[in-house]
Parts: sequence; C-alpha cells; structure tokens
Amino acid sequence: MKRRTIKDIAKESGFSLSTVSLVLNNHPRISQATRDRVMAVVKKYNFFPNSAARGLASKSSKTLSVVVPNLTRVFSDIYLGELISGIYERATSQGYKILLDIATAQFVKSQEYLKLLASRRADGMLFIASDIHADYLSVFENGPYKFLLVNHLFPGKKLNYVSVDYAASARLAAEHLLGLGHRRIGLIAGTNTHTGLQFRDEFVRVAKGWPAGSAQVAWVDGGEEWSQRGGYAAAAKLMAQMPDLTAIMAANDRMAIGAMRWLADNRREVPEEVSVMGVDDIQLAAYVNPGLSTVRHDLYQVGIESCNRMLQLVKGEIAECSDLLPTSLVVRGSTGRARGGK
Amino acid sequence: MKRRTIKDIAKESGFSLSTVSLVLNNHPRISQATRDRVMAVVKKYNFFPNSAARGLASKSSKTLSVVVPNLTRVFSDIYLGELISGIYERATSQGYKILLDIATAQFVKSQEYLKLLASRRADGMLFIASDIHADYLSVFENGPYKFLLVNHLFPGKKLNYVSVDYAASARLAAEHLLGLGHRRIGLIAGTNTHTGLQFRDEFVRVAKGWPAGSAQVAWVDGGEEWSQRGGYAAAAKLMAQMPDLTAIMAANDRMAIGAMRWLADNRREVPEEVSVMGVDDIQLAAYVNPGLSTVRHDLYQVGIESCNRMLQLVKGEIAECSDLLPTSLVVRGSTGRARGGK
DNA sequence: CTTGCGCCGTCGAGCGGTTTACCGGACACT
DNA sequence: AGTGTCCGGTAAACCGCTCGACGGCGCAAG
Repeated sequence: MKRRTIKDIAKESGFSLSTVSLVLNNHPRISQATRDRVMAVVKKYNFFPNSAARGLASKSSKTLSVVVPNLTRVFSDIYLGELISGIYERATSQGYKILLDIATAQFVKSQEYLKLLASRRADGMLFIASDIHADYLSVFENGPYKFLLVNHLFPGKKLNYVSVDYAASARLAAEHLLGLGHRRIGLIAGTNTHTGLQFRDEFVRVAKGWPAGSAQVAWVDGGEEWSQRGGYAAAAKLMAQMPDLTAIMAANDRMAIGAMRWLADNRREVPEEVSVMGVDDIQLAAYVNPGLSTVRHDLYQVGIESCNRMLQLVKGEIAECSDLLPTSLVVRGSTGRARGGK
Repeated sequence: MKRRTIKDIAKESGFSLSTVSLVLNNHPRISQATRDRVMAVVKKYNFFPNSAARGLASKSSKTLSVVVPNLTRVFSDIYLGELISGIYERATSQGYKILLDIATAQFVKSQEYLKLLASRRADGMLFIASDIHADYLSVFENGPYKFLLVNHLFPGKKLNYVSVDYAASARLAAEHLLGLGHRRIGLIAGTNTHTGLQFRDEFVRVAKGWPAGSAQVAWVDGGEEWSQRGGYAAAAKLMAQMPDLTAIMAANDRMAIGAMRWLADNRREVPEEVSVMGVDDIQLAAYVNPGLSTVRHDLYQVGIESCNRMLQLVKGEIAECSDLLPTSLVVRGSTGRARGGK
C-alpha cells in the first residue's frame, strides 16, 4: 500500500510542496485561507508527515533519550517512577518523545550512550543511571552533545546536572537528630553514587562540629541497590558496631524502612530506644508504623526540572546547567529525643 | 561543528559512498579486505550513521512504541515493570529501541497512537494500555500498521495479541477452591478489561456447573486500578453482601492482599475462616502472611513473547498473531478447606 | 582469441521532508 | 505613472543514507 506524502497533499490542495510544509509547521508566512484549505486535505487523508524525513531535513529528532540504571526490577522502582513521570510529562507537553534505555553492561560496552546522540536518534540524553564508576561519561564533557545527569552529579567532570541538594539534606537531617540530643548515630550510607558520598560526608561533618557537643557517627554501606533488604542487613551491622547508638540515619527511605524492620524483629522500640530517619519521603514513609521522619525529595519535580533544562539545552537557550533543588524536613513518629539525653 | 557523514568516511578510506554503506550494513557483497579498511576509518572517527537518513532510505525506524496505561504511579507498577523488562530485553537484543508513551486522554484525543505509526516514528506498537473502552483501536484492525495488544484482547475486534489465558486461570482457581469444598465464594473482579471480564465469567461458569455441587458466587468490582486499596474496599462490600462466604477470589494479587488486610483488620482468620486467592504471583505474594495462593502469570515472559511476535510482524514473517500463554496454580497458606465443609 | 560468468565495487536515483532566496502583485506614497 | 514595501506563495537546493542496476576485471571454457 502506497503511503501518502506531502506531495500528495500539495497536489490535491493545489498548492506547492513548500506551502504544505510551511502549513504543517505553523509558519506565520501562510495566510489563514490557504492554511485552512491545506489542513482540510490533511484531515481528509489523516496525513502525518514522515518523521525520518523531517528529522533528516531539520536535524532534530524531537526525541530525548532517558537512561535508567540496571537494577533488578528497575521499572517497579518508585524512585525512578517519579523521575520518569516528571520527565515524560514535560517532554510530551513540548512535543518530544521519550526513548527508553537501561544502562546495562552491553549498553556501555557498545557505546550505545554515544551512538544515540551521535546518530541523532535523540536530541539529548537524560541520564539517571550514573554511579561513581561511570567514567565513560567523559565523552560528554565538551562534546557537542546535550547531556544531563538527573539527580546526580560528578565532581571533577564538567557535566550538566539537575539534582536535589544532598548536602543540604544531610544538614537538615543532622540538625534534626542532633537537636534531639543524639550524640551516637549510626549512618547507613549509599556509597556508589557521588550524591550518596556527599550526603555521608556532610552528615559526618555537621555531626563532628556540632556546637552543643560533637557527635560520633559510625557508618556502613547499605548496598548497591539502596534497598530495604540492604537497610535491614546494614542495621544489624551497625548495632554490632555501635550497640549504644541512639539513632539510625539512612540515606534513603527504603533502607530506613529495612532498618526499622530489623529493629522491630529485634525488639527495639522506635523511637524510644532508637530513632530512625530516612531520605526521599516516598509514599510508604507515611504508612509505616511509626511514620518515618525523613527529608523530602520531590523527585517528580526533579524530573520536570531536568527535562525543562534539557529542552533549554537542546534549543540552545542555555549552554550548561547545574541546578540544586531544595529539600525539606518531614518529621513523623520515628524520631524522638535521645534516651539518656537531657 | 561539522558532523561527519558517510561521505567523509568514503573519501578518507578511498572507497565509494555505496561501499561504505554496504560495509556498515554487513552486506556480503564486500570483501573482507575492503571491509577492514573501511571499518578502520569508521573506528578512527567513532562514526555513527545518521539514523534519520537511514530510516528515510530504508523505511524503517528500528523503533517500537510501547504504550502503558494512564495509572497513578504507572512506572512503579510491578505488573507493568515485568512486562516492560521483557519487552526491552527482546527489543534491544534485536537492535530495536523502545519509545515510551502513556495512554493519557491527550494521547488518545490527538490520535498519537496513529501518528506514531503513520509517521513511521515506530515500526510497530505494543499496547499495554487497553481497557474495554479503547474503541479507537479499530483503526488497527486492517490497516497496514503493526499493532499488538499485550496481555489483553478484544473480542469482536480483529487485533493481534499475546496474553496470558485468563479463562484458563479462572478454571485453575475455581477448581482449586471448589476442590477444597468452598461453595459460597466472593469474587473481586476487574471489570474494566476484557481479560478481567473473561476471568469473571469463566470463574462463575465453572462454579455454577461444578459436578460435586453448584457453588454460589457473589462478585463486586475491585476498582479501575486493580489496587490494594480497591481490594480492601471490595472485601468489605463482599462481606456485607455474603457474610457466610468461605472464600474470596481476587482477580489479581494486589486486590487479594488488600482483601487479606481487611480480613486481618476485622479479625477473620485466613484461611481458617476465609480462604483468599489471587492472580499473578507477584513477588509480594510469597511474603505476606499467610503466603498468598495464586495463579502464576509470568509477565516477564509475556513481555518477551509479545516482543518476539511484534518483531515477526514487523519483518513480515507472520501476518497476525493471537497467542494465549499458559498459567499455573501456586498453592500457599492463604487457602484451606472450607469451614463446615466435609 | 573470443565469450561467458562470477566477484567486487560503483553509480545514481530515490526516500520525504525543510528552508532560503526569490518573485509577482497589491497597495501606498510622491 | 513610477517606485518602494509588504505580503503570500514557490522553486530548488539540500539533509545523509539505501539499494538495485550496471560494469570492469580476471579466469575458465569453447
């Protein structure tokens, strides 16, 4: 079956090929009358211009690549879900489509990340998948490619990013716990991302330098996937390492909830014996018992903002971008005054 | 900055434009020696051919569209996650990319579903989003478009599909419960999809016609989103409607878990007083207490198989497709002999 | 010494749009 | 009437790659 082209529309409507093209692109040059007559034919045939041809001529694919990390069950991850929803919403409203990819070993090895942009399959790339080992991203430091890290950053590499301010989050969390009198704190950190490291370091820094009395922080790693399971195991390690701790701080809610689970299984009251605090404010945080105190990260908003910035990069409205989004404290039942504290 | 093209590679390697193209497409016509010399230049410049030009000339975008339903938090839905993972895995291994879309009102209204295929932005569409109201899908009945329903079907419309066999699942579930002596059963159905209706009808049919004694089934709708919350509410309705029921059958695990929650909140023992059964076998089903008896639906496999079929459709290896995948019974602790039964 | 044929590579006509420079006519102003 | 401007439409040069038709060359067969 013969596919209709812009030429058919031109013939049928009695205008030139260029005119039809201009109409389809809403070019102001064309009068309303002409526009109407052309559109009538377009509607009649339910014509949609070939996007490859369009992309070739206009040098733009109107597509953004989104790369997610290679976790087990990535697509059921609530953290990513929020991010992607935000990105999708923004992209779609601007007429851009989303090309989905997972940063598997194969993806990296075959330079797919480069290929996507070099072949112009995508106009820009929103990278959600970075960890501290993503050294191959250096290609994007000064290349002509539109690249943006989502909720992540890379100290030392000149890469665009939009991220929540993890250092600020660490400060909020530390101040909350220290203010409640906690001086021996266990930290379940995520150490496979730079933002995770930033959080850990800032948290420790604030704790050590607390005016009302320096606090001691013992930290363990919560595992690659920042999961509930990882938090559970980490809590056990932490309690062995610092049995008299009065608070556990986890780098995200999922690990915090895992830690709470361990405490429940081992008959420690939260918050009477141990306060627990997370980061992100996922929906579940409000539903566990007691409710989880946390630092709110609006990931949906990060998605929106990331995509906004990416579109600006693509359109050349900005040349680079390094945004840090604010966070806020959410106090629920899982944190209380330190036992033994005044 | 000037982007390199196939012409540059041709010049630099001393071969013609066509030769380079043939090399890049692994055409057997070209000798190994030539191939090597061309590839050396390609590697040297890290050249990737422009995909729009390729798509235009070859009339194929090497892209598949995946359309997911417009649920709240779609991207954290485990059911969808499995499906998408399967599709992604298959598509990627065949060199196809995934274009993601959500079946929002806007998506439907603007005929985006048609546009994607008509504009050749995607070679085929995997549609996960259908419900009984998706009448607009009729465009795909005999069009030239490659379209496939994933884990869904449309009686009365000639549309391709790959789905789990919901009628078979209903039979497995009904036989299990009836075999345990249950004769008064509450059914939490999903009535916004054809597969859901099929499940309900087949379940009721088997129950009514059970050789060892007809059973009574009361059914209520579990809500649009097949969620835990919906199951919770449905259980309440069901117990009001048929207080002496001995089993609750839910059309998916999430609703079943919601129902169990209601039973726990209202002090009914599972399975001593009420047996509960779900469908899907999501990971959580094994972790609730007692473990949830269910019918296993391997959604990852459905994803794989759907994508396989779609690729066959795209390549013209098959003209249509209507696959039903088998399911299997998984018995855990949530189902037991009917109280009062022999 | 022709002729035929297979092997390798090349020519060139598209693929279906975008976009810029150009152009004819209407209108206003002198 | 002559001329400058604006308005609305068009011609045509690409955009970068694919692929079927074509052809040169070397070698075996006639």
